[in-house]
Amino acid sequence: MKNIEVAEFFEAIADLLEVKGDNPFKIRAYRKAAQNIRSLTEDIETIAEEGRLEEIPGVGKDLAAKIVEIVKTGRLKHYEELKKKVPEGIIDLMAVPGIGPKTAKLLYDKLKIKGIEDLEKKAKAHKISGLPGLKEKTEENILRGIELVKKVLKRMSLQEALNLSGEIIAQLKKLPDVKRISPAGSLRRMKETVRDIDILITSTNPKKIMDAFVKFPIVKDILAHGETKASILTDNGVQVDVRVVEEDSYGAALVYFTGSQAHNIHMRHMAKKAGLKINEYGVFIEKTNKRIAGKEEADIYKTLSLPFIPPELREDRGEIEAALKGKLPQLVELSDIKGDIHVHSEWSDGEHSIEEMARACRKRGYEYVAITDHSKSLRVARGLSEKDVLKRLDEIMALNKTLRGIRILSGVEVDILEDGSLDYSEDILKRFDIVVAAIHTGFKQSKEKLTNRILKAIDSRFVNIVAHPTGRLRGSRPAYDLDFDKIFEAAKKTRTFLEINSYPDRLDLDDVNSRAAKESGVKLAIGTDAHVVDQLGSMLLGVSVARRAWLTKRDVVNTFRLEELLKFLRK
DNA sequence: GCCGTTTTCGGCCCGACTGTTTTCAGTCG
Repeated sequence: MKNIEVAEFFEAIADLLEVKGDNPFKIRAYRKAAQNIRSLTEDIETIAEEGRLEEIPGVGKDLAAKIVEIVKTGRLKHYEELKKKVPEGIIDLMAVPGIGPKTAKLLYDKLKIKGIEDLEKKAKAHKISGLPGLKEKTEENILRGIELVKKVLKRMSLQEALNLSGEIIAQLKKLPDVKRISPAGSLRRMKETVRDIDILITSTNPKKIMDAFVKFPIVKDILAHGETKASILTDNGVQVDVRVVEEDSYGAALVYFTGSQAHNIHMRHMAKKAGLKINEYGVFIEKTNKRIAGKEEADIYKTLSLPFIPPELREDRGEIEAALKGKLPQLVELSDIKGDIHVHSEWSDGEHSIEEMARACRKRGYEYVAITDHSKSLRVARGLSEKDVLKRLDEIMALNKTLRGIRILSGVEVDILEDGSLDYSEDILKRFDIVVAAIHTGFKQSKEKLTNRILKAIDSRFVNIVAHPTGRLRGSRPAYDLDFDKIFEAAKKTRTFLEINSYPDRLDLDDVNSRAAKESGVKLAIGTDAHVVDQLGSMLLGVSVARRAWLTKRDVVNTFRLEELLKFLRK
């Protein structure tokens, strides 16, 4: 899979062209192509081999040739030549908020600044004020920007973003002039990580709201403070942008502020072709400037003869084309989920009893819950011996007799050992209602070995689900490389499901791979991997991944009623 | 550099905020 590599080449070229002051539309062409390549569900090497590169939106003759060069040689001559023309380190300067290509170039041309350290030194020595168009204020802003780059501006997990935005929205709602309010941006699109928090408000008194907002106790620093728009930094270094519009513009502003940028550009392009103009205030007839929509999001889409497109799909990954053809999927919803299929108890490394977990699931309205404790080899997680796992089975049977309103499925998260064999014998495995298999050791094996381990597990007639298939852990462990084509094929053939693990730092499979799985005919299962009652709530995150992956209810097996699920679990 | 129910050339989304400016460029989303 060289998709990311190709995208990175094009993004790097875009950066270099920007500093050179090249045609902005050319730069955008590179960025757009890079973005589309990133979200491909197919391997770009395959597409290249089959001569279908120009079918990728934003890729024409020129970029197709460049992709072929990258795939074949791992290098790109055009990039290397360009790099020679742009001094090293100058690109790094653009990481500082407030410094764009123009300023970066100016700093290099006049002061030979390359790199952020150098920039800091020169700013502290007041060498920057006095350059054309730059004075003390800019110098201060640059120093402030450098602090930001050093400490913060890291992306937070979706869960963290949901928590923080919830708090801020609750505070904003208390302001007297706030009418409607909604999260927007990548948070509303439920991206797996979020860089900043965007909030949209309607009010007839925007200035008052902005003035109050920048005085909130969580505000550590004000980045911008205008009449209708303000940006602040919280004490944890998270940027929060708030925008206020009038009631009549709520829908248009929500579309604009939710993005993605690529989705918006695509929409505005369509509007233009239809003689319309879209901005955050509404949809206007270009000639007369008459507003024809704005109040509700659905109205904006309607002016382009489109149905409402759910925020999770707004990435310009084909959702507009699908909407035009009436082929948008009916996305799975949290309320469709009938049970959690990956839950731990105190028998292994969980903190609550089976009964406590089951009762909590019942409270969530589930019909069933699979208790999937760890198997014997995973000592760090107090994996269960054969003897203990059978004792646990007795407890589950007893509970199922007394506990009404929910069915406890006896399950296991069985280790896929380093040679691909499973951590319990078939004699044991056959006693479970549901078997979830997962890799917890030997992450550093080759792509081939890891793929074969998973294939071997899929091949077992007792394995129902492969949990967290790529093993990634946000911030500590990257996803290992797998041959997904082979895995999807085997999973489809054997009716084995792949998990969307909802644990906030996992979200594994991710949206792109989940969508590829669906397109290969594989069904998915969403599990929380909860170790305490509270973590059962992360089901929302898993559903969000599923929605971003275009999954419908039928693509997710734990939307099935108990009877149907049990039928489906027989391989 | 891409793209085409007005086009193979001439377009390419659109506006807020800031800091430096007497009317706007740069940056950001």
